[in-house]
Amino acid sequence: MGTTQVEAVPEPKYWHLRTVLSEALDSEFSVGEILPNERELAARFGVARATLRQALEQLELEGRLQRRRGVGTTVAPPRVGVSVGTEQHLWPGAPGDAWQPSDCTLAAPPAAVADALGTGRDEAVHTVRRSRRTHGRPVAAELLYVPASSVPDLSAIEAPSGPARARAVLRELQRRQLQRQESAVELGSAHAEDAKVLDRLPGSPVLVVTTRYVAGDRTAALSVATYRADTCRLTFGDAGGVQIHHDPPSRAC
Amino acid sequence: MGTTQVEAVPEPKYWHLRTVLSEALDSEFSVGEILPNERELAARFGVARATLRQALEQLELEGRLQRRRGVGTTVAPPRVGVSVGTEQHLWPGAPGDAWQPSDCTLAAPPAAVADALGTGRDEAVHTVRRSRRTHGRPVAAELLYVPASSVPDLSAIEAPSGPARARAVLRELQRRQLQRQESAVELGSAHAEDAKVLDRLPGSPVLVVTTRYVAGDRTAALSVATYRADTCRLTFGDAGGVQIHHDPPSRAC
DNA sequence: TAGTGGTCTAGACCACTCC
DNA sequence: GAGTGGTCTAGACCACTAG
Repeated sequence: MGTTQVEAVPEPKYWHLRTVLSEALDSEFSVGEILPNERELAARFGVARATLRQALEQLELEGRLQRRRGVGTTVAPPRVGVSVGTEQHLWPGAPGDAWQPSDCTLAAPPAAVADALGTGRDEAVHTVRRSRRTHGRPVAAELLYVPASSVPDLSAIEAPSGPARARAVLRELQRRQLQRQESAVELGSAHAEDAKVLDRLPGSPVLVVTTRYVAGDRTAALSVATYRADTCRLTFGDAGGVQIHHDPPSRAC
Repeated sequence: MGTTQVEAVPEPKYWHLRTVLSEALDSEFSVGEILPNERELAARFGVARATLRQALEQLELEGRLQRRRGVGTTVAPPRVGVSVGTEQHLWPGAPGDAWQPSDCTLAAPPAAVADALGTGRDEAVHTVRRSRRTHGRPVAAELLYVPASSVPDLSAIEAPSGPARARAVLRELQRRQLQRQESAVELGSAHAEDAKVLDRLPGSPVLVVTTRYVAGDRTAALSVATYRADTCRLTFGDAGGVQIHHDPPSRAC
């Protein structure tokens, strides 16, 4: 027939919409600007609100938009690079690290953590809570598990819990020789507690960084840190500068 | 009044459902097993299919489930750890690296890449496509940008494009001294091409790893690799062993 | 109190896989 | 062709923010 190739695999509407909106964001909006509300946008593009929302979700996932209930949808600033692994390995809590200890308890950790630490499943470990902010915004929440054997000289008299205790545990950690550290990054979703600290809704995507600190050939500490996936770019080996990743040219539709 | 605390902040249904399903996966299903279909599950839990799907989406994001159109929903195996950054820095294509070159072209890169490379926006660079598989499954697709100046001795006569050309570019790269490399990890969504290679739908979540290879104080190559976020755990400093991250105990509801 | 995004419903049809 | 997950609709109501 005379018709030219007709879009063999039709793009879903929400995907097309994502592309259109993405281009509009590049050319017609500036950071911080408020978009029209969802009902308005849906009407303007002639789609159901649910479909529009699917497109917005994608863009939020990619860090292009920020949505806040009761407020509106705004254009997000570029992701901030947060340094996660540096060349020289340091204990958590070393001078100059970016974390703020907020609490410390002594309790049996989740089974998976106990296994990774090589402690018994009912053995109590110090659990330090810390959080991290950048440009005044919360970017990460951490649980740091430190077996009692890693901080043998920790005074039992000092504050039994709370921030002071957390600092004491971190202080004691510095006295040991750090052999090496290993990290892993994976995608997760924020649980209620993390979500609260990160100022997001539960279920929002986070990058989970698990770090094993090795000393004396044993796992001396284990950190599980969750970073907001929408606003963060995790840098290893200090790559603060690299700033790629806006879509390469996509086919028209 | 006499009523006990009534769930001050009611959990969304889909979130509750996620928790229930997650626990069921732990206790009643084994890897690879097929779940009942969505209509069935929705009916069983007394919710609309869309709500159930929201819960499944979460679990898929967390790497617990795998859904395939026309087939069904299966219990996913644990994420595979893929080594991304090692202690000793090596050029891409060094002996033993996990990537399979598939193509190479010479063209002007996206503007953002040109800027990061410090080349002119219209200057052509070698663009090597590579892919990476683990246990027979595709896990990542990469675009590697190599400015002509980084491979000065590259013979113009050899295959002008295709896998042979890609290997030639990588081979030439090895001759230079690698100073250091810097990586960044962020969340993205798969474009059509990547989605195809990764055997996923467009828009599915990916971990984008941007690596800058520095030689002679200049960016000698730039790699943009997209990993399937559902099946991969990226390891730095070789942390193959760490395997945490199943939800900590969550509050009942 | 008005306006926003977040949740949820009950349907419909489509694209894909496998028999 | 039967059965699966993927897309889409047109509504409703809720939770939150801010004037």
